[in-house]
Amino acid sequence: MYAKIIIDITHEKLDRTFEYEVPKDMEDGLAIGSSVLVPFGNQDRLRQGFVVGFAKECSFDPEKIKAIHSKAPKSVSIEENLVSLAAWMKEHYGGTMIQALKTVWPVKKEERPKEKRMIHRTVSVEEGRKWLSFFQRKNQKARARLLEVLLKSEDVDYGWITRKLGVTAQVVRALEEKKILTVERETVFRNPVRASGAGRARITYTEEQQEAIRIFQEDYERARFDTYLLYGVTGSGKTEVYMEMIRTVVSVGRQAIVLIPEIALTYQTVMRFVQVFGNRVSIMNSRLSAGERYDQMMRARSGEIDVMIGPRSALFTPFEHLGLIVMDEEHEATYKSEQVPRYHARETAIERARIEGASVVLGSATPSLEAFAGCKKGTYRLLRLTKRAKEQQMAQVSVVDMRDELKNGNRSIISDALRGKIYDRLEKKEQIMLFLNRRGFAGFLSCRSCGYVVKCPHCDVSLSWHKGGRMVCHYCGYEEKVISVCPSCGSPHIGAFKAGTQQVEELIKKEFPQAGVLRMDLDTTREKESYEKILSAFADQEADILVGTQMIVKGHDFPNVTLVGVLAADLSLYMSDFRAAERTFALLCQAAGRAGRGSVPGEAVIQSYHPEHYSIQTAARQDYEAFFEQEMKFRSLMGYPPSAHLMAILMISEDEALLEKGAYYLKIFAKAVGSDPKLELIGPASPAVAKIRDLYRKALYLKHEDYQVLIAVKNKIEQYIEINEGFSRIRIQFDFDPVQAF
DNA sequence: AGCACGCCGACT
DNA sequence: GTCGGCGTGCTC
Repeated sequence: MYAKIIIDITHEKLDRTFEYEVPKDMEDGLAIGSSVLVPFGNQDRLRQGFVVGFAKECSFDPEKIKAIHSKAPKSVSIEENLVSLAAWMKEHYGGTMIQALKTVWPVKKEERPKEKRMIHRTVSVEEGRKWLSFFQRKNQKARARLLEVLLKSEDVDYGWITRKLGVTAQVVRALEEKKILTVERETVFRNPVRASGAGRARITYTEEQQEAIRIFQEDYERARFDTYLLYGVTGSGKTEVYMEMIRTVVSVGRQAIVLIPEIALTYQTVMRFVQVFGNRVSIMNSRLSAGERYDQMMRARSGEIDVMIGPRSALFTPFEHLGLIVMDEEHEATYKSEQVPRYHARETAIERARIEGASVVLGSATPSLEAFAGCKKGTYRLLRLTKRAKEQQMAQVSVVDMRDELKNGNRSIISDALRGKIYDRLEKKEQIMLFLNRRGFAGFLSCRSCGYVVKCPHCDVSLSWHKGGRMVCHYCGYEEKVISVCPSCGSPHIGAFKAGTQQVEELIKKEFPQAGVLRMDLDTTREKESYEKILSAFADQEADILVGTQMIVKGHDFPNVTLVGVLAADLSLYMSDFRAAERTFALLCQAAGRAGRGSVPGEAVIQSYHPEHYSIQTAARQDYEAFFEQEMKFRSLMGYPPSAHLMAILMISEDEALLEKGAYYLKIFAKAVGSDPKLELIGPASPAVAKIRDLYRKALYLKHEDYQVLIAVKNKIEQYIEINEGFSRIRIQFDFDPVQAF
């Protein structure tokens, strides 16, 4: 018996399996995913590796085949299904197999189990009393104190004794030696969720919720495991629908994973699940310790929990009978990994579900183009929630043309209309959120008079302003000189657009001295838990106005907020990224969705220099489908995802000249292997950040409607750079259908 | 990655 | 003469 093993060294040249003989006595103990120690190299140095396959015969010179040394101590083997998923990820997103394996199995080693120690009284009450008076006589206060407690109850928590009773370990040991007590150790799983008992408040579902649940349940009963898009407006009660679906799955002995953007993983969110599923819920996030994380994996594997809630990485929870993956806010950019393999949790969830025979539910108020296009194509099933659950009205949205403000002599960042409404709400003691869209701050050039934005003539994304008076396209590398006069209207008011939350805060404080103002952005939330603190202060109405970046528009209901102001809607619209319009639309809808979550109807004001842009117009009407139609036209015209697929090749090197040469040759090579006339090559271009920590970066883009064609090119390039010595000092990463522009 | 092999310059 | 520089190749 031979095993195919991946050695734990991340290097392209070692990114293949090596064959080892399985010793007879190990045959039963090994499985796909097992972690083993194998002799490797001339020195037979022991290296860790993962078993990814078995074979009766070997395909390598039998003389040279070595035997597996042992199972790796303190290691945990990967579920076989996750090994298959890793192989799929390697193929679809590039990188080495070991990188993919480590992604699906982030547990590094076995962690020391946590022990719960209990002190157990072994003597009778009478005998205990004798000892007690003995200790009191001898003035041994600590011993007496401990024994007194033990006489009241036979078992006492060790931690409580040492912490609360002020009894040291020595005292406990002394009594243990006198055979008055024993210390009992029990290993327990660390549990990050402080669960209170399960119980279900009677929920009445809206007709739409019932319908969505019914469709899911009927399919599930017929063992039809599909991918669904739950497209529900803000406040339409998606979470209740998820829970009902999860209940369906759990009731037949299967488990569910709930993916949420990390920022939304709050105490409140978890509690909603705990109220329904009690202590069979756990969470996963980056703030957990290694031990806590390890224990959650083990609890999932041992069947102790049914529901795992967490960000992207929770997708790899090793459930034995995974039945459902829920992906809330599926449009969020955080679902795309920025590390190799640069996987998208949506596609990967669908693949894992396919392997395990499970269903996937994607949920969003502003679905990604990918998800909605999938519904149109018929690959996903669309479930709609068009009404708010508590019958609140959607916010009234108005758009203010900031070019008119300039004409009327208002050079402030706040329009007259918004100012008036702020005064009104302050008077009524209602709360206000001011949202400054700061994404894509890199700086595009726009005209304050007519709204004209300088764009790349080839890529239809805005050009980024670079120091040194040049404007550059981050996709194709096109450059032109900075202009000082607007080519559209001749106005000299053209310049790089910038504004910060801090300036806005100061301005607001000056204009509305009577108002309490809170600011929330990267600067004010750097501290631990400051995020929660600011939000709860605002929820407790300690301030009238909350100024912040996109982080204030995600989640969290503030019933008293009746006005939301979007100060500069355009900021994200013209970042050099083909997803800019989509992101703007989603942000504006979310911002508008923050207003009027209580009994009073809400209002939103969107300030823009480009109010006629379809993403602003459709967001103001909260008309997703109109937006989708428009945006899809743009995507298919330009060959951007989801209409076609885009493969970015990121090249990184410390040697700029070498990088340039490498990029040039790689483009020629890509052109040659992808002789397909439909394959489009763009670049090489310098990314927005062309140099990070002394490493230069260049990017090449390939477009094709067939993902498989791009994968084939990727595989050829991987082979090419492995053979070609010139690329030994250039790191190459692939990014399929990128979410964040480089 | 990490180590051995191997082929050229400056040293005890 | 030898010691050691790191370019090249291999690892089941």
